[in-house]
Amino acid sequence: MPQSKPEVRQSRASETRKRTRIQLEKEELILEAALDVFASHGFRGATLDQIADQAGLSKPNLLYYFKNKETIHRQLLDRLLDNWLRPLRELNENGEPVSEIKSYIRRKLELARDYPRESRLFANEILQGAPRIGDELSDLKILVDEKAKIIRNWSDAGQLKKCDPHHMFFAIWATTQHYADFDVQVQVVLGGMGQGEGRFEDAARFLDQLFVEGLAP
Amino acid sequence: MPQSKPEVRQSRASETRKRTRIQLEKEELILEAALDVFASHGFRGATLDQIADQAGLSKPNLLYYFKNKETIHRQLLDRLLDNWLRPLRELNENGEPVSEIKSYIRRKLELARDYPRESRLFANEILQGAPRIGDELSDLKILVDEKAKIIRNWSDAGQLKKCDPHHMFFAIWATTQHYADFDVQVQVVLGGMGQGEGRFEDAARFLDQLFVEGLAP
DNA sequence: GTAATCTTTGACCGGCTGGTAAATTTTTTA
DNA sequence: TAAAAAATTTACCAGCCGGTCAAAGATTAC
Repeated sequence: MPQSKPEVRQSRASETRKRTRIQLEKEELILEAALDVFASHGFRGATLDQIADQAGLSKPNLLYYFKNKETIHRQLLDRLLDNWLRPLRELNENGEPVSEIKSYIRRKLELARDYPRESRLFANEILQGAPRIGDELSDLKILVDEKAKIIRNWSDAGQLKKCDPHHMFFAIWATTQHYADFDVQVQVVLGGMGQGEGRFEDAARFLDQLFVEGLAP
Repeated sequence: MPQSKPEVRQSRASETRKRTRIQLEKEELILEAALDVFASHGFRGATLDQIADQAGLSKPNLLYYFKNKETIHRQLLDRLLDNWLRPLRELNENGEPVSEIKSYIRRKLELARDYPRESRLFANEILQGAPRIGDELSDLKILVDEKAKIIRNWSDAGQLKKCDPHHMFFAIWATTQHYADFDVQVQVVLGGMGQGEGRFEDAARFLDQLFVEGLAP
């Protein structure tokens, strides 16, 4: 019974075989361009022509490296999640509670400052109901539950005020990512005041105060 | 020199003349449907066919009431901004500082609970660079600056901790709107815990504590 | 150097998109 | 009740969308 596979081989570059130099370069180029476009228009609002344009490639050439729009988007999200959750993974059970939380906030704020497009890509996806990332969110839940337990232990030991750990995480995510996701609004409201990256230092100061006074026992 | 205006009259319903019963009804129906669609796909991701479908109308019929896609979107945003900023307008200079801020937070959280689609519509617009609302944001700045002055006076009078008022507002916006904009994520992370509307009460408790301890002198 | 492989291109496709024109049906007005 | 106005529908359009195909051009391996 010989299987006659049609051996359809679209977009070879995405096969699991070893990649050539050009493949690695172009894939990076495309992902970079796609990040720009997806972050500022959302999945449905972004077009392959835009991405190809931004990357300086023709559309068919782009599709030689990624078999379709969704694959590009998915890969960006996968890559993102890993970096995005690192600060939370690094929250150390054995550290000093308040300074652990302070440095978690600091790191999240640095991500918002240094990787605003990634933040917006994620925000777009969640905002629109996470239709293409829903599954990965359960991993997030596991991680958060684990870290929430640490917070609760600190609370119980009197090293932190009593508070709902999950909502504490929400508050930290919201306040830090706000500076990336709502950047336009922040800039308008601050006007000339927080020009350049100064606003991130002001934000860091404010958030430090808010959470330390709000959470330290 | 008689001007021979072509008298192009598309979408009569949107003229400034008195509206019929049917016009009022259908316009409302369309805006309601459009809110759904725009909130979950953003401007570019939303299609007129989707909106017409959701409203139970044919596309040309929809365009009889609104002359194009942008008009619908614009009207939703205009309507929204008014309601959205009301809590801030109500922040009362002569009230007791901490309770004023507490009730501001409470009201913003209620908006997030009761009008999540409006929150997402706004979030989508800002996230994508506010290309269709940029101008109105300057009104926001004026309002915020005015209210920031009140906060600063309270701080100076020792009725509140010293803090940057603008960043305080950002923190309040971020934390409250987070429950509407990132609802999917919140629900996944809370799992069975904050089912129904219980999560909003938990959130209110947490945010009250955070901001009161963080800001009360 | 040449054959095999990898990369790029141009031409194309069916379906969707925002939007229009005109004819028809329904409602209001007198 | 009949004419005028308002509302709806059908048919349509040009341009864009994600994606395919086959052939040509560039690299690499031997």
